[in-house]
Formats: sequence, C-alpha cells, structure tokens
Amino acid sequence: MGPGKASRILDAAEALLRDFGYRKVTVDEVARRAGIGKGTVYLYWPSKLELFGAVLTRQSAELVTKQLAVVRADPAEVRVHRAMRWAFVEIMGRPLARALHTGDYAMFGDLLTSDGNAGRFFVGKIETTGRYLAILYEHGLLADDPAADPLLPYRLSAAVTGSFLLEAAPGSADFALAQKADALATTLRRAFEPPTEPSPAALRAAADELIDLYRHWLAELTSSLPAEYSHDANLR
Amino acid sequence: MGPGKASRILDAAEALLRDFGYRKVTVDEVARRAGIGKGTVYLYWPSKLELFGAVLTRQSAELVTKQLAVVRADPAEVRVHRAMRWAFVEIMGRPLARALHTGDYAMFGDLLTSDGNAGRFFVGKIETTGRYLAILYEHGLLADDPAADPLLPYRLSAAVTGSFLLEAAPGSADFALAQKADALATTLRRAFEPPTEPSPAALRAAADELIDLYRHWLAELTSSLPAEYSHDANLR
DNA sequence: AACTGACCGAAGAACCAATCTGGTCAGTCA
DNA sequence: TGACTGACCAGATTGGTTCTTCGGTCAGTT
Repeated sequence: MGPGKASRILDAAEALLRDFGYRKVTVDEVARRAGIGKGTVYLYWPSKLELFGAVLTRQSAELVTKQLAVVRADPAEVRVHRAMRWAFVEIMGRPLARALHTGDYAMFGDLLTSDGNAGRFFVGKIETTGRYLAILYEHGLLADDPAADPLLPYRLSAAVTGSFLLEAAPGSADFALAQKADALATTLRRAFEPPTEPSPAALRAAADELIDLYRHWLAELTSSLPAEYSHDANLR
Repeated sequence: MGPGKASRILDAAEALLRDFGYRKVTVDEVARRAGIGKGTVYLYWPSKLELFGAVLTRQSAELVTKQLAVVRADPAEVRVHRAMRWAFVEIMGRPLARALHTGDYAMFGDLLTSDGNAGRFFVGKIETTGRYLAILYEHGLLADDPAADPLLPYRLSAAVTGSFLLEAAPGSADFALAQKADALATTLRRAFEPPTEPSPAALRAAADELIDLYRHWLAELTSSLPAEYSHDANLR
C-alpha cells in the first residue's frame, strides 16, 4: 500500500507551511495539493489549527524516532552533550523544526499562540526532559542530582536555548554548523557531566531505559496522529 | 548646578520609552515633559533616532560605571561566573536593559532595526568581550585560550543568552531571580573556568587590567553623549 | 545667542467596501 | 451505504481612499 490519505494531506500541509507560513496557506490549497476536496480534510481534522498541529506533532515524532535509532546504534549518544549536539544539528537541518526552535514565529501565526495547542506539546517535552535527567543521574552520567536540585532542568534549558536562538540572529553565520554544535557539546559536557568518563555498562543501562522512555513518548505523540502512524516498529 | 538640559531631555525620553515604547512617543511629548520647546531637542540631537540612541548609550554607560565600581570593590568579580551573574541581576532590574536583552523589541520599534544605530553599539560590546576573555586567560582565570579558539566568544554568548531569553518566555517565573542567576553562574564556572580556585594575586592583576579596559569603553560610550557625561570620575 | 512653536510634507491611522477563507452540509459517486 | 465533494455562508481580511499625526525646519521671540 502507498501512503494513506491522511499522510498525503499532512505532506501537503507541511510543504505549504514551510513555503508560505500558516496564515498564507488556505485549507482549500492544502486539499488541492493533496488531490482531494476540501471537505475531506475535515473528515480527518476538526479545524485548520488541529491539522497543522498534527504536522508539528508528526515532525516531533520523526525526530524522536530518529533519535531512538541513534541511541540504539550507539549507547554513548545518551550523554547530555552528545544527545543535545545531535538534536541541534538535526533540528537545524529541518526548516520547520528550525523555525520552531529559533523563535521564528512568523511562520506559525496563531498556530502556537492559540492556547491549548502548543501547550500540551511543550509540556510533554518538559516532563520527558525531567525523566531523562533522572535516568542519567541514576547511572552516573550527570554531575548533579535532579531530585535534589529542582532548577536543573531550567539550567539545562538555559544552557541549550542560547545556541538555538543565536541561529536566528544575524552574525552567527560566521561559523560552520558543526563548529557551533561542538561548542554546545563542550559547554554541556563540562557544565552537566561528571569529569570521569562513563563505563560502557553504565551507558548501555542508561540507553536501555532511555529507549523505553522514548518509546512511550513516541506512543503518546502518535496517538494524536492518524492511525497509520501508530504501527511504527519502534512501538512494539 | 542641577542636571543639565541634555540630561533632563534624556530623563524624559527614557521614562516615556519605558512606559510607552519608541513608536508611541513623540518628540513633542519628550520636550513638554522636559519643560522645553520641541525645537530645543533638535539643538542637541539631529533626529529622534539619535536622541533615543543616546538614551540606550547612557543606560550602557551606567551599567559599565556600576560594574567598574563592583570590580574595584572586589577583584573576584572579574571571574566570568561572577561578572555574568552580576550583569544578569542588574539588567533584569532595569526595565529598559531587560527589554533589550530579552528580545522585547516591541519597545524599541525602528530604533534597533534601522542600521547603523544598534550596529556600533553591539560591535563595541563584542570587541570588549574579546579583550575581556584575553585578560582572563592571561591570568589563569579561563580554561581555554581565546587566541587558539576563535569560537570561545560565541560559545560564551550562547551559554549566557539562554538565561536572558528564557526570562521573556512565560513559565520561567517559577524560580526566584537569584536562583536563576546562581544557575547561570554554576554553568559558566564549570564550562569556562579552570577547576582550581584562582589566587588573590591573579584576581587583583586581572581586575586592574579589566578596570582599564572598562574605563576606555566608558570613555567611548560617553563620547557620544552630551559633554556633561564626559566628566565622570571613572574616566580620570 | 539660546530657544520656541507654527508650519510642511510624508508617514500612519481610520474607515469602509470588496474579497477571501474556515467551516458546513446537501447532494454525488462508487 | 458511506466516503467524498464543492457550493455556500458568515465572519475575518484586504485594499484603497481620506483624514490625522508627527518628525523635522526655521522665521521669529526673548
């Protein structure tokens, strides 16, 4: 079987969103590009807002799926500085994810400001980050105990955010993306990880737990997507 | 003698800028608040843009003056994590500086986007940061050699920027300002400073050089302000 | 000589008619 | 029968026009 109808609609919506932004894209345009009638779109999503919300959710699901594969291939990728370095490069390579993380909200219009939509999206991310840190500390991959230091997620967020938002500002194009990713990794390794190199066993154990965490997160993300996305091999 | 006329105009412009933003404030309003005629404003500055540019320059000069005093009182304040912690708290306590650093550009309108104005302002800051880092490394207060690592200023900027910009986003009000400042300090100390505690002699030597650097910077800032600001005791 | 405020043109606000678009639903098609 | 469609509607948006405001000037006042 080829891609389902829902997927084709999401593909069309995603391409148009990338090229013209939420406001300039009409539901009719999306339908025509997907080769269907406008009414059909409303058989799958109750509103334009939900449709494009699904585009973002799918994008997130793709990212999590890919990171899952990366960690499976190399357990050392669980380490904060490796995971964030990977995420930085990956996100910067995706126009949509990039715009989302560099604060380029012109592309999204009301899509994010309208409450409820982006809310759940970010909350899931914050929760997952908290558990991620707990797993790392448990296996000696984090310098500070997240349970004893409630500011740790904030501190990590602050350390990472700068790299993303500087990408939006001009004058940061002086360096290659890989260099900036390395800079972020260096900062994170020193500021959040223990000075000693982790053992392969600890990495393996942490990776196993993280994979489980990501699989649950992925299940949650795909649950609000068309059914065909719930059959991903990673969920088994 | 009381405050000069130029100062009173800047005071009026600053208060109105803080309360209503660049676009909503008229030159006539500034003049009336300062108790003078509109034409008089144009005897001191050639345009509205330059007038409000001077407001920002004065704000910078105040910050540098204050930091100068802080470093004079305690040489340990030259250390990256101390200096940035101080700057973070100080800037967040000043509505104008805060808006400038949290990306709240609604307050500034064309004031920053119009080329040439903000350009020089930020360039001076970048140059000074570069020299600041060189001084620190010279006295063993920095883990990496800025001369060998051209990305260091970028890396520091990225690490600091996040703290400022998270202040603009909602949901960061969960923690006290002092806690967030401490978080920033911790990240910076670990990511940029050597693991060993610096000697008082090194701090003293670095502080002396930094004070000199700041005095030159201050002279540069006040040179584009009305003459009365050039007589600051710190410039002697 | 320092200062002022009436005045000018350009930029922006306010208004309104014409157009567009999110969402619905009666009807078509397979 | 049920998946699908596109004409239709009301509310939002746009574009064009008029009216107002404001940055900057300068002849005149103090």
